[in-house]
Amino acid sequence: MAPKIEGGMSSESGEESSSSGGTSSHPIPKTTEEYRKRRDRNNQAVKKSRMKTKMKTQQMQDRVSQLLSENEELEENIKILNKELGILKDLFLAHAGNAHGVQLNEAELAQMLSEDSEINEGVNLLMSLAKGSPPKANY
Amino acid sequence: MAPKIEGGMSSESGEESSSSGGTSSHPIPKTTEEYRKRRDRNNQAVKKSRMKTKMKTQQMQDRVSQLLSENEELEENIKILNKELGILKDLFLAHAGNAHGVQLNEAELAQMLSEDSEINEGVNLLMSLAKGSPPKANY
DNA sequence: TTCATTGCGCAATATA
DNA sequence: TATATTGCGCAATGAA
Repeated sequence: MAPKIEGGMSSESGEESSSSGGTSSHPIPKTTEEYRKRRDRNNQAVKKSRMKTKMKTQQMQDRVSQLLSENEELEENIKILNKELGILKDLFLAHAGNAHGVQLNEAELAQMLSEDSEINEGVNLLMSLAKGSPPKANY
Repeated sequence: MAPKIEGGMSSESGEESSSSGGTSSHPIPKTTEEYRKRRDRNNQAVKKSRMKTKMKTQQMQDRVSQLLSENEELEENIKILNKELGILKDLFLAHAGNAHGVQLNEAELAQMLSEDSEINEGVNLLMSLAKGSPPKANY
């Protein structure tokens, strides 16, 4: 974009740039077929460009909808996973927690995971479970 | 939008609708201050409307970014939860699976969940775990 | 009628 | 130089 000098000036009779001979040089006549050709081609380009913009906007709209669905689904899955974890916890406590000694030391767990660090959160959770602590943060 | 009769016709000298008295009735003069007032107000409205559109587009763009982040985070959490489940499974199998009899009948599990049906997926998973079946679908 | 939207063309200018 | 974008005004039309 640019500051420009005067918007479309649309109708009005006045000046036309020059008229034909192109006295100055730039303004380009305005009655020439060359002028019309240029204009027509530009109008075409404008139309095309705007079409493109519209398409993009539409697609973006669709993308938003799509992402919203995906999000919902993911949250749904998380809910289920959390429930599963809760159940396992109960089973865990009811089974080993009371009956016999729960031989779960951190070393034992530490071995089970020789991978990345994020999983440590899982370990912590497990430790709490084994000790009968409260649920703890569940994503 | 509408079919219209002739685009902006912009410059050109020709007709102006009428001229002043408004011989016909509709076309409205074009040199009147009334005309200009109307035009100016419309131009203002147009500018405003386009601004609005632009804002919306921008916000939509932001929304997409936001949703993408959220999605990533959710997938991340799911990954963690799945790992936790995996660990619990191992603990489960190593602890009760071999040592003594695994007294986990479906009735027992069924009681632990008197809630919605989605959780049944969790139950199924648990049953497979208790029986030492393969991991099964993990969201 | 007033304001809001929208298709369209013009011209300036950004890109290529 | 040719096409692509963009700001802007006009007029038709939609909405209030």
